[in-house]
Amino acid sequence: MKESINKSLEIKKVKPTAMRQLVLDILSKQEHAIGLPELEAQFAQADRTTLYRTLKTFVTKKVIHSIDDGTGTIKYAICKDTCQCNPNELHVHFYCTKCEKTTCLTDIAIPDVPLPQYYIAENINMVVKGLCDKCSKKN
Amino acid sequence: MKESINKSLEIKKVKPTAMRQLVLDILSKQEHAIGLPELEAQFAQADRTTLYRTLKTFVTKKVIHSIDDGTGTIKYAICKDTCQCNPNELHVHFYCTKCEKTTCLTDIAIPDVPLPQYYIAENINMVVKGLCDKCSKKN
DNA sequence: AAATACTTTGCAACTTAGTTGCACCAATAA
DNA sequence: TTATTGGTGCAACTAAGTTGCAAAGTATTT
Ligand SMILES: [Mn+2]
Ligand SMILES: [Mn+2]
Ligand SMILES: [Zn+2]
Ligand SMILES: [Zn+2]
Repeated sequence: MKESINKSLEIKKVKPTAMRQLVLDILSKQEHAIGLPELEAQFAQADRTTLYRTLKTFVTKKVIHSIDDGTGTIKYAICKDTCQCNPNELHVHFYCTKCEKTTCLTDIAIPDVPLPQYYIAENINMVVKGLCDKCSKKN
Repeated sequence: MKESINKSLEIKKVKPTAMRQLVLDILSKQEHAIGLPELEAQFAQADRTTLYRTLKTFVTKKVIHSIDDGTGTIKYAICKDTCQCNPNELHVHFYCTKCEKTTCLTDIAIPDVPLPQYYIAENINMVVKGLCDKCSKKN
């Protein structure tokens, strides 16, 4: 709803323009992560650039996080209000090769990996590919 | 050297054409994973399509593995002769945001993640972004 | 050896996602 | 009100990847 969307934007210090409210509203209703092309498709008429820049702003301000699922199109999904996208609070993502949906496994934290000496981690992307629960049952 | 390259191709059952030998030779000399555009640049004159299809064949036949490092260009690196690219034998990759190189951390296995019920893992991509050993020291 | 089938290669054309420059508009501060 | 700042929309572009198709090369059969 409108209220919680404005609250999210306020928390993350993003000016709540009409466009941004709309985009965030759509994103918040998604069951799966979506990409710019899919987002664009949800509008009867909207400019790709504006949506592109809205997503970019959202990512910078940590309203949403981006997911590189290996399909060639970056996906996006909402962050929790408390999320700061630090390496230690990141979760695993899942890409289903059958239904081609990308899911946030919000409950599964990315495990800590030991890096070789002098390597410094700033961010981690972990995507498991395979069959999602719905698709694995349909066999 | 030529010998080991032909051996690799033989092991993975790929017909050793001149083009494939050349590509594999270049790939085997790389310190970091490279993408199609970079591979193309290493040839004075070569057709992108052929290189593209060579890489595709190599990935299918597990001569090389692909790495989605989040830059928008898929990177490729050689697999061990014994590699079957099963989820349990995959390693972590590292992308340095400073030198922009993608490295195989071959010694660091991707940790096993517990998936929610009915999810089936076929493949995993884990990329850590940050500063590599060389770049972190140069500060 | 010649004919046939199959595979690989090269060219051109195309798709798609992402990105940039620039002008215009809206909100806000001076 | 005017100046400044930030957001939006359009058009044009880049870069990576991908496809169809024909030519060239390789292997197999007759
Ligand atoms: Mn997520
Ligand atoms: Mn690797
Ligand atoms: Zn699925
Ligand atoms: Zn580096």
